[in-house]
Amino acid sequence: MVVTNKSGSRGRPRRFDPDAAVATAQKLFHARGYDAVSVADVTDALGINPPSFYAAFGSKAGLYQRVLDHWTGTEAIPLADILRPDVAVADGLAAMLEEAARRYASDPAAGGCLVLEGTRCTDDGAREAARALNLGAEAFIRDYIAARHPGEADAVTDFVSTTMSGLSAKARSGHDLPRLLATARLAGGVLAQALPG
Amino acid sequence: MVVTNKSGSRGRPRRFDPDAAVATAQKLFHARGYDAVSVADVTDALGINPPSFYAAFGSKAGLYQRVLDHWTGTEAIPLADILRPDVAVADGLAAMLEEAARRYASDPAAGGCLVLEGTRCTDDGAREAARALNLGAEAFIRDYIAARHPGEADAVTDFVSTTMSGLSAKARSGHDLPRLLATARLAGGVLAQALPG
DNA sequence: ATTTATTTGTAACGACCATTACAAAATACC
DNA sequence: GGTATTTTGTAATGGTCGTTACAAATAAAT
Repeated sequence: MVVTNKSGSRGRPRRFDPDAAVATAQKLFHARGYDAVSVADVTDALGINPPSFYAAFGSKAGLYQRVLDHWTGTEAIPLADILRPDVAVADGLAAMLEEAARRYASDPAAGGCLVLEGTRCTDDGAREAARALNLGAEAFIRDYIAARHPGEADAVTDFVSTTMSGLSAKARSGHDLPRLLATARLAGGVLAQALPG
Repeated sequence: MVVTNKSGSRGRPRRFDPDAAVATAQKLFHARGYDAVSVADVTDALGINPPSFYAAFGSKAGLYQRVLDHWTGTEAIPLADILRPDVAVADGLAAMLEEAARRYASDPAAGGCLVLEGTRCTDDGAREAARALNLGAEAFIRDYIAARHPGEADAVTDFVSTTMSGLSAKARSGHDLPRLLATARLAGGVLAQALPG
């Protein structure tokens, strides 16, 4: 039994695993960006034909939405684990920046953050989906800062999110782990200065 | 005499001014990015037809090259004026970051840096042209730092260029002047610390 | 006035895009 | 076995992309 039907469904069985397809698509989107990946690229990589693709995912943006969902559960930076109440806010944010540097440089074939790069694509639906995810992460960061430094929360959130956007851009343009890490640590120095205590 | 011929040339006179066309194209590219601007968009904006466009500029990438050339002479950040030998390196770099924030937010319709955003397009030729321009600017910054802080030149150049990439991305995603300026000033704060003296 | 050179407008080119019509194939249910 | 249901492969859809062939139009040079 190599291929299994979706339980309780009649008809011809599908010859590919949608979850594996999402993982494959995630690699493509991460490596080349949403705009530069065509539906033909995806169907070729999966060894399927367009009708199978559209039956499973509805549209290219629909697949991207599922990629984003899968990504939050697997490769997203675990903010809740890093921004802990038992470490100084500046230390937590610095750790987050360093973790971002590590992840953005981890796959030389990819480069940068899937979500941050997705916020720059030309498709309205895909862009807003990535944007929403990013806004949620920024809100989490802002709340974390505001709990102990309410007066600095907005400005410091802007600073760290700007730095992460820059790190993602530089990762995509070829900066390797040591360079990204050094940049993240310099940025981290701002935080100890802006958030005393 | 409304339209003048290029001096010394025979034939039908062209009905548009190439320099004005470059300025119009610059606005389009800056506002929407290279990929999102089609040749049809440009010819429509100029009121000309494709053959006139290709006779004047050769290709879409050729027009972009001329836009970049025009940009360096007009709207590019005047690094040589800001990174002066008579101010502390940290102060010069901080002023550069603030100037970047101002320029990236100056045109709400546009957003971000024409060159930095150009380094992210999907056309190979256009991307490499923007990249080359950006690499030149980074080399200038690196030389400026290295003259007085050779040991920190590479890392600090990476930091400021990463910050500028982040500022450009955030400008494009809606951050206004006060937010960008506050971020630039936070980033500038680390320079005095990293470059003592 | 004829020739030569250049730009014009019209109308296409082939390539690629995301997406789908349609009928044959393959399974589960009765 | 017959039927309902779902996915398959083939082949297209209309649209947009950057780019160009071609001939009429318009100017300068002879």
